[in-house]
Amino acid sequence: MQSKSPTPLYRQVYRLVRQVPPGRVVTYGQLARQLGCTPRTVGFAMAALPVGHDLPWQRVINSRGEVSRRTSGDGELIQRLLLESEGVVFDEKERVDLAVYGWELAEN
DNA sequence: AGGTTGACAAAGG
DNA sequence: GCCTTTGCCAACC
Repeated sequence: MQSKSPTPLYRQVYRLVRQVPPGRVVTYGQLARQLGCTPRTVGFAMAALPVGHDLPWQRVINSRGEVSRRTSGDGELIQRLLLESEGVVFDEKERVDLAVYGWELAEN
């Protein structure tokens, strides 16, 4: 039990993302709701991802079922390739069907 | 201690 | 169904 060192919020976000199996995706809103904070905070946690992480950040998308666009870099293109590599199919609008690939987070 | 930034979501037109 | 505006909270300087 973390006596007085509260686990940073983004640390909990990473744990939730790690529980997402390949071929499935989750939205920022879902993570935010599980963490009890706003989606903004979740997005911020992803933006603070350190280099050399083994976290499947590509499985985290927005509520529209589309990959988010970062302020810099071509990560959006890489993310789509990674998801397709896991079996996720994108439509002509570059969007994913959350009703099919949407993964439900565990309570814990 | 305060201000700025940031990978969003929901509602309205 | 698409586009625009508002609100949101936490980390970093």
